[in-house]
Amino acid sequence: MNILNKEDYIEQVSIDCVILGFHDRQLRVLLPKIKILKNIWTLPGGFILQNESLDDAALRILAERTGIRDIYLEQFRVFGSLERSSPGLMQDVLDFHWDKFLESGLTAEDVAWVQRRFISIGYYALVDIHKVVPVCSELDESCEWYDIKELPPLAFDHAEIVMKALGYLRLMLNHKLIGFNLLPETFTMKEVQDLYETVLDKPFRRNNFQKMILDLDILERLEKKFTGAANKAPYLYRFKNNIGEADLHLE
Amino acid sequence: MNILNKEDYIEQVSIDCVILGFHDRQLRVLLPKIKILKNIWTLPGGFILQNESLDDAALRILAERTGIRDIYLEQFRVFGSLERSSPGLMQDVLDFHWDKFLESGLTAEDVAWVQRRFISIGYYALVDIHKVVPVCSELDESCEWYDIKELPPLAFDHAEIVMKALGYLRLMLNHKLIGFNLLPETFTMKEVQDLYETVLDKPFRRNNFQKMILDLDILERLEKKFTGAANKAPYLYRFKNNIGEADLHLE
DNA sequence: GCAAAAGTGTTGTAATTACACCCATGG
DNA sequence: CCATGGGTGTAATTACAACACTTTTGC
Repeated sequence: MNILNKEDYIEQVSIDCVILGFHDRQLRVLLPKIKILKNIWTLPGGFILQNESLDDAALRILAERTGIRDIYLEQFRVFGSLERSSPGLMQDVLDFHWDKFLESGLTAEDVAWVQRRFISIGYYALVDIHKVVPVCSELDESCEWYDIKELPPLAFDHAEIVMKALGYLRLMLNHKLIGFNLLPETFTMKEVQDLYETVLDKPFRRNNFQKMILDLDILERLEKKFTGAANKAPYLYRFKNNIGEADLHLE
Repeated sequence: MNILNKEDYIEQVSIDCVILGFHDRQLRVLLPKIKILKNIWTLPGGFILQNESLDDAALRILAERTGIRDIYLEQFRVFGSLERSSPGLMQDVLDFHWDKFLESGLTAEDVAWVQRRFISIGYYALVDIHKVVPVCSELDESCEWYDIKELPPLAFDHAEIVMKALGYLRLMLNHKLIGFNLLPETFTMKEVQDLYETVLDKPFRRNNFQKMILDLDILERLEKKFTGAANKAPYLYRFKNNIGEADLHLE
C-alpha cells in the first residue's frame, strides 16, 4: 500500500472520473462504494503522478476500474471550492484501512496529506457498457452501474460533478459526435434514437431522426438484425472509421 | 516580496487568465511583458491561496491587472502536459529579481518551488476594454493590449492557451450571450455585428443580423447616437438586466 | 440634393416538422 | 392474416438567406 506516497503525486490535486454508459434507455454511471462503515459511494478517482500528463492519469484511473484502455474521455471542469473537501469522511476511510498502513510502515503523518483541501479535475468518459467489466480497487466494497437519475449517496461534491458532466455531454452531443462512444460496435437506428432521447430528454420523430443522422454521412449500413421479434428486422449500422475530424466537428 | 511563500499556496497549480477585450474590429488580449532580458510576454497568472476558491483566485489575479472587479470570467480548460513547464525561463525570472529575494531574506531553496512542473487552470475573462486601465505588477515591464491575430512571443504554452480560449469563446458565443461582456454599457447594432463578425470570422447581412439579435429580446432600444457623421444616426442599445437565466442559455 | 449609413419590409429557398403509407417478420 | 415495429416518401410549416427600398444625417 505504498500508493499513498506523497512525493509521487502532485499535492492537493485529484482527478475524478464520471464514467458513463448507456443501456435500456438509461444513462448509467460507474460508481464504487468505498469500504467504510457508512453507505457512501464516490466517483472513481486518483492522483496525478509527477511524471504523468493529466490525460494519462485519467486513462490510468479509468483502466483500473473498467479494464479497457481505448476509452473516449475528456476533461470538462475543475472543481475547487473551499467547501468541497470533507476531512471527516477522509478520516473514516483512513481509519478503515489503518492496519494496512501499519503493515506498510506508514504513520498517520505520512498519509495526513489526503485530508487537505483538494482541487479536482473532472473527466468524463463514454464507454460501451457491454465491454466494461467493473473492477473493485482495494478501497472498494463494490463497483457497479447506477442510473444517473437514481444516484446513491455520493461523497463530497461528487453528485454535483456528475450533474455537470451530464450538462457537458448534453451540450456537446450536437457539436461533436461523441454519443456513438456509448454504443456498441454495431447498433440499430432505434438504439441511436433512444440514446439521443435519453441524453437530451426530448422525443424525436422516428423518420425525421433517421434522416437527420443518415444525412450526417457518418454511418454505414450493414446487414439486417433478426431478433426473433414479430416485426420487420432493423438494419444494423456501424460508425465509419475513415471520417476526417472536420466532418465530425471534433475541433 | 513575500508573495512567494510556498506554504500559502497550492503547490504546482497556477491560474492563467486570457483577458479579452474588443475594439476597432479586433479581439485583443491583455499581455504583460515580464522583466527579463529576453523579449517574452506571458498571460497574467498567479497561484491559488489555501483558503481561496478557484474563482476567487482568478478574480484576484484579474483585479490586479485590470483594476476592475465586476468581470465576466470562467474557467475553460486545464493545461497539464509534461512539456509545458520551462524551468530555464523561470530561472531567468528568478535571476532578474534576485536582489529582492535577498532583501526579503529568501534563499534559492525558498523559491525553487516555482520551477517545478505546474498544472495551469485556464480562465478567460471578457471585459469592456474602455473600462480597463492595465496595471503592471512588480514583475512586469509593461502590460498592454495585443491583437489576438498578432501575438508577441509568449512563454510556455501560453500561445496555445490563448487559442483554446478563442475556440471556447467561439463555441459559446451562440450558446450563452457572453459576447455582450465585451461591449460598453450602451452600443449600436453595428458594434454588435462587428463583434460577432470578428469573433466568428464570418460576415453577416446587416438586416438579418439585426433581426436575429432583436428577436432574442435581450436588448432595449435607447435614444439615437449622433456621431456627427453625415448619415442616419443609429440607435443605441442596452443589455436588459432583468432577464432570467433561462432566456440567456446561461445554464 | 447628394453620399453614406441605418432602418424596415418582402421575397425566395432551404431546413425542419408533421403526416401518411407500405413492408417485413413471427405467431 | 394480423399485430408490431421498421423503412420511406411527401406535404406543410417554419426558419433563414437574399434582395429591395426608404429614412435620416451633415455637408
